[in-house]
Amino acid sequence: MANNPSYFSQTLINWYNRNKRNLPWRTTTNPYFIWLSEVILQQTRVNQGLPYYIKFTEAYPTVQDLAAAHEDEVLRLWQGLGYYSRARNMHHTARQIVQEYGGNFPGNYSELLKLKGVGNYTAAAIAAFAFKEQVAVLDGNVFRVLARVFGISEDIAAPASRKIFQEQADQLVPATEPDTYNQAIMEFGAIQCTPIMPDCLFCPLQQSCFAFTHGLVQELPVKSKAKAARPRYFHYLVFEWQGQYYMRKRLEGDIWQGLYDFYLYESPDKTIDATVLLKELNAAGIPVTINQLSNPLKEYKHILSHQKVTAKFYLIKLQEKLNTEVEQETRLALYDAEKIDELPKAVLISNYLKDAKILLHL
DNA sequence: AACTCGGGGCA
DNA sequence: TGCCCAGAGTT
Repeated sequence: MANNPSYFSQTLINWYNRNKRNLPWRTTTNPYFIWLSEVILQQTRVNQGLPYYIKFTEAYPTVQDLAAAHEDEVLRLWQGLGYYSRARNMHHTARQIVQEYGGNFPGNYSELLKLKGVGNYTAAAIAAFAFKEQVAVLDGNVFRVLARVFGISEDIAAPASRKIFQEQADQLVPATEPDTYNQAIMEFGAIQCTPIMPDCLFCPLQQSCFAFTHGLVQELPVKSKAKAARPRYFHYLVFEWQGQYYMRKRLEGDIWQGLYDFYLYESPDKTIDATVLLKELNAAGIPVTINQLSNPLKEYKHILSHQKVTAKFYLIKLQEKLNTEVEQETRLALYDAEKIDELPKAVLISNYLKDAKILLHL
């Protein structure tokens, strides 16, 4: 039964061979492609990540191609996928692979783990899929399957629980085909043992599943709730001068690092204190009058898992170009529509640019 | 151990 | 609406 590791792994492998989706990264053992797919799929559903995988493998067929690219271009291709540190770390690691590893990925779990952006899960995935190392991947799917089948009631959101699940997972990986088994348990979690409405009726592990036989399918896995998203209120000043727009690259320490947006005034609540803003603009050397700050009709709500952004965009036509000192001090630079299209931008910014007809496509 | 980092799809 | 997703890095 499920307590027998070989029964468990073989049942999942059999299920996998009958039910697996046909996905491009499953037909290669090239560690570069596998690494690419795993970074893209971190905290991302297969259907959302698939078009990005195709884009990246076409734009950068080798790790050398990725290493040679500019960061802005990599972020632009990544645009819309979220968690942009994944793209920055991926780019960094590509350059490291080329410069320090002679273009070859390290061939085992512990060496892979040293790479930036490659954590526990991704190191195990590459080691198993590319090098057939007998290591267990532990992702959201695996947590859920193990919690149900073996009746593990530890909070899967608590870091301390990881050890319990990792030990269980390690016992189950077969020596013969760790790659197929690891694919199988994740696919099983994604398709059969889903978070809600799992297909227990036609489950090959039904009779050996603790959760099913104890009527605890709805209760497992146990996961503590995330804290509420922090509300934020953004006022974007879109300075236009002769058909060009002032934008700048976002710095570290906040969301959307490395992506481009406009002059941003953030207020503690929905309302904006125009006098404070005007004073700030004046101090920065940006000539704006109260009349140009009319309240925009549209309010954009942009939901992130940890923040709830409410944004307004104030389109302000400048009478003259900002002087060079002000541009440098504010880090603002002028871009025309064609250039703006090429800049990496958060979805919120792209949505505005499209509505304002500054960009005609996304 | 807790916090931060996106965006989309689903019931 | 709330939950989840082939997690990782920082504090």
